[in-house]
Amino acid sequence: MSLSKSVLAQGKRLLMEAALKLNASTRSLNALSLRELAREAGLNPNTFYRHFKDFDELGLAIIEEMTQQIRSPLRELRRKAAESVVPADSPVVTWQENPRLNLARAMQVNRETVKLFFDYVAENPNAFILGIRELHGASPILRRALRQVMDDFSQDMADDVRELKLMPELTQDSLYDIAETITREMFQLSMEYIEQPERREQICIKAEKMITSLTMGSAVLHGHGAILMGALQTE
Amino acid sequence: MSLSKSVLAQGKRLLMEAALKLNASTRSLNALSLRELAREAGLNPNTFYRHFKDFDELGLAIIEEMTQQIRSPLRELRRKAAESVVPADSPVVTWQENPRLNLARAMQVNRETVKLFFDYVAENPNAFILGIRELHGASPILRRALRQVMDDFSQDMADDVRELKLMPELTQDSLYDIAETITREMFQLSMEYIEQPERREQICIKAEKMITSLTMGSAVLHGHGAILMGALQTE
DNA sequence: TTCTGAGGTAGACGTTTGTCTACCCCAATT
DNA sequence: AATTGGGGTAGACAAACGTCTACCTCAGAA
Repeated sequence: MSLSKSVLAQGKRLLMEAALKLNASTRSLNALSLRELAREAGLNPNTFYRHFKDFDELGLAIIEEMTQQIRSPLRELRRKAAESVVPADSPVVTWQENPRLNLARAMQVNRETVKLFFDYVAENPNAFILGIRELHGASPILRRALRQVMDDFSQDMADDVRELKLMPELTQDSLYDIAETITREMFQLSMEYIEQPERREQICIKAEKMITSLTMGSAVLHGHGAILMGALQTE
Repeated sequence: MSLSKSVLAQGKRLLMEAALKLNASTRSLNALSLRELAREAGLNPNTFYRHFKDFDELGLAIIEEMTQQIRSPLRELRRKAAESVVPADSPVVTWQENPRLNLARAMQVNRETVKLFFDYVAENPNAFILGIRELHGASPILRRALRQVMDDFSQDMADDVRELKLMPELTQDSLYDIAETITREMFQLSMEYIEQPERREQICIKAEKMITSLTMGSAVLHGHGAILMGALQTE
């Protein structure tokens, strides 16, 4: 919810927080009036100009902060989840050798990452509301910025999956495509997660299933069906 | 692009078209001013009140019209695509009996439906921009309405898949979950389709792959992996 | 010590806004 | 032939708006 207590000028942070709050509760960013924002922040309207040229600049500042806060924690989590099943110092076991172990590991990372992501969403709802809202909003600048953020997330995910060997080998492009779809879906679902607290567990499960189906389907399409079947039928 | 030339009062239609246009090109619905809208429509500001209580009502009217226009054509298309591979009067062949034929038919329907959907998007960009924008917008009323629209689409899709036997048997819930994900993704992708004309073919292909992976993965998870493997390895 | 510039405020301006009341037109009922 | 009411306009109003210039404060560089 609150932005990092960094070296930002106080007024600047107040404005960013006010924007997050108003965006979540009433109007989208580009529908905010400068005076309304200043009122919410408890500042003089003119103070806005001291820090931002226009609302796009404000939006960019918020997006940048939020991105820095969530990006690396997510990566770390994937690593931790992967290690919790197979410690990093244990010998590498390929998918061919032990599909069942690898599948279990992948699904564990899947489950834990989804959980953490949604936890983060629940803790920072306003940030996600803003992100998702402006991803499809009226400002081309913010749209572009948010698409870049999602592309980065996707790239991170693809890199981690490759590095941690969470899937049988795919082409780089296919892997990235899947990561892109998952990222899009997770952001989309985060809106439902925020809005429907009573369905949260269900949404979590749906997300996991979606990811599992998508990745398994892609594996089958790329000729790794036999490995998967092996992993599944022994259960 | 243009709304149906129905029995709507002229002014009402002008206002709806103006809203579509402004929403797509400059500001989101809730950021529109009444006077700005009237100006664009070439009408007196007060005319708005003759037809709508507020902007939500306007939005609902647009959404309703658009939904009626696209919903049944999409269903018809699925049927046509299914028939083009296996005519309706030919004997039913189960997935068990001929997985390869059924898979080919499913992928054909997939390909053609995706294509038609994106064609429709390209012809009515403003409607989709409004829909996607307001699905995540500031108005809870419009958000709810659009989620309902998407749920209906998903239900249609699930019904058609079942009726046309486009997938091996799944539970009703699983089928619906997949349809939901696909619907969400297709709407999401339609924005990219509109904004990046040079990547349209690529987006089409990605969408097809996404759908294929998702459905296949789900089939595998539900114990139909063997059937799929059979269909794939003979190719 | 003086100076400077970043951060914040005050007041005023011309515009634009939402909404009100009143009036108009004309096709369809009665 | 008279009446009604849906669709549209005109003008006016206070309120809210973006933005300008001017002024204040105070920490840190000179």
